[in-house]
Amino acid sequence: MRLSQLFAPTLREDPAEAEIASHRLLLRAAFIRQVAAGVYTTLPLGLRAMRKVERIVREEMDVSGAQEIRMPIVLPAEPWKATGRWDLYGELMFRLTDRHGREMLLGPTQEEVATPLVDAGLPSYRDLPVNLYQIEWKYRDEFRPRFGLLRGREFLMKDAYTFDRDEQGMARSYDIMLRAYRRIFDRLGLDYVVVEAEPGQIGGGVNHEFMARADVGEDRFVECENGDYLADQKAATPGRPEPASQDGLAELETVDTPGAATIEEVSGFLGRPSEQMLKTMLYDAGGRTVAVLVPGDREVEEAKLERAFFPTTIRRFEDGEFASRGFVKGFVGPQGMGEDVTIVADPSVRGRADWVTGANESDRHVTGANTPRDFRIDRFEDVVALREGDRCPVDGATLHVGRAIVVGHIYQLGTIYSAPLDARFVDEDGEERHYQMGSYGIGISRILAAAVEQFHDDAGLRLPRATAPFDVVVVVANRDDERVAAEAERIYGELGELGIEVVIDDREQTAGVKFADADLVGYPVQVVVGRRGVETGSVDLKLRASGDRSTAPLADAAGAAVDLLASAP
RNA sequence: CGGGACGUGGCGCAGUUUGGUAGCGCGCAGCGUUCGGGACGCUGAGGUCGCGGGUUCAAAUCCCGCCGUCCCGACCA
Repeated sequence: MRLSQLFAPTLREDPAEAEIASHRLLLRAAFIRQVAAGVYTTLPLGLRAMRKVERIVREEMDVSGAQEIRMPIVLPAEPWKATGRWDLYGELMFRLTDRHGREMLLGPTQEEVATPLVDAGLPSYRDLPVNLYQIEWKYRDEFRPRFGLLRGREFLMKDAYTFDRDEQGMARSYDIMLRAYRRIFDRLGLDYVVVEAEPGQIGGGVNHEFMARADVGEDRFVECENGDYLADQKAATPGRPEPASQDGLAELETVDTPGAATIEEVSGFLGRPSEQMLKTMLYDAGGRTVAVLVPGDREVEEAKLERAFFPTTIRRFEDGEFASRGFVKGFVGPQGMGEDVTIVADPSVRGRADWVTGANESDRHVTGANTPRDFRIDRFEDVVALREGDRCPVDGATLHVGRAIVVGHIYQLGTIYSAPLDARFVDEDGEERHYQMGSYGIGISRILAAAVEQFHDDAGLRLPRATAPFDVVVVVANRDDERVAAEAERIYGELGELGIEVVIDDREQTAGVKFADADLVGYPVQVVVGRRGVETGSVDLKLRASGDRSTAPLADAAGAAVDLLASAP
């Protein structure tokens, strides 16, 4: 490819709309251009990089027994209504109406397409398992698209769906995909972690997220300093304290705390640390009141609470609901709560006695509150939000919270789609059963952004070979010198014949512009052919990843470039 | 959706407070000089100042409405 021909309008200055590195550099290096919020055109360089990611994903899927198909983007509403996701997705779903007034949508993922497909095609257990995948654009009308390719409303995803006759089969298929994913992210050269995660809107049970470490990541994960525990922050369980001694418990006493409605205010007023307070949070679970108890210095992780009450939806009390349901906001305590309230406590509540908590009347709190003497607990559930410095549940060491970009998410779905869609096969015993399904996503376009977040510097992109759009650039440093141009063309031709993905910068630009662009786009290897070198019989080489420069004989420039490329990450 | 900021040639910005002939840098075109880290000179093209309405002798500037984009919060690959 000749840069004089390539549509690659690089930008000298940072675009005003881009803040983070991947967004900024993908725009500047002419990989993408914005069309609307969260919607981008992919330019030749960007498309080549994305194809590189696709290729790795495709290869690993294929060797894992997955078969590539292609499903439509414009979809009928009916299956989505059957699974409940027509409503569940809400405004996140792009909806449209066809000329006949039929409701349709742009696919945000395709369980509702793949499941009927297999149902109609594979009636017997003898045909299972089956694993189908596609690489196709997905549409989600995000509340707030941002960060360029990291959260677009249109994004390229590899999605796979497995169908098994039983749970063991599902787990086997899942494991095969899990290992394929590890190989994919290894080959991409990403610094990533695999964590157990919350299932989110897809639903289901066992699931893992693949997270690329990045400071700009919107997701957080927890890892033990000793490396023996990893989890999504929303799913992570901190180590638990020993149960508190039940000897010498204090008496329950009511104290005046005028105007002190928050943990902080009460703590200050009474001179007691916030961890001695028992925080009582009120929620509505399908009409029933749920009181959630956590130590005063902890926050409730509502994702955990939702999981504990799934499929009932959980909602925090609105201000007006306290009074109408007989509670005093700011002074709620679990003492004397009736059977109409479900009292859930985090296990950490076991670790302490003599709590300070609300007295259920305005401007008063109680001290010395203990269970079961003064209040009951109906259920213990892990509901606290994990935070930096918590104890590891495995070895008690310190946990750290890291930020990351979710680039892959896999789920064991069971029958949560096959049942409502009534997708069945005939099992060995002649009975019809619902498929045990799995679903497996990888954000292809997001991977490109995540890779840029991990591989860039002040000068531009520094993608590894696995994802760089080309391997080598041959820079013609003196454009008006015929010998230089001829030698550069020769080297360019030789590299091409060696199967190297090579570009020649034959543009009518000064050397400085070409060097800057070469660094910006981030070709792993730069070969610079200039007048001085041609006269002395040498070329200059630069390894983009390290910045290391070297020289090689002019006659063997191509071979030297190949050798250098082999050392490139 | 709530909170904040912005919208002026292709890109980055000034001008708006205090209304009065639309400017700078980069890029682009032509000519010349340059030619290994974003060259220089001369000449030139290019703008309904986001859109609509209003106030005014006069609006990029003041007022109202709308649209778009970005940043901070609840969802996800």
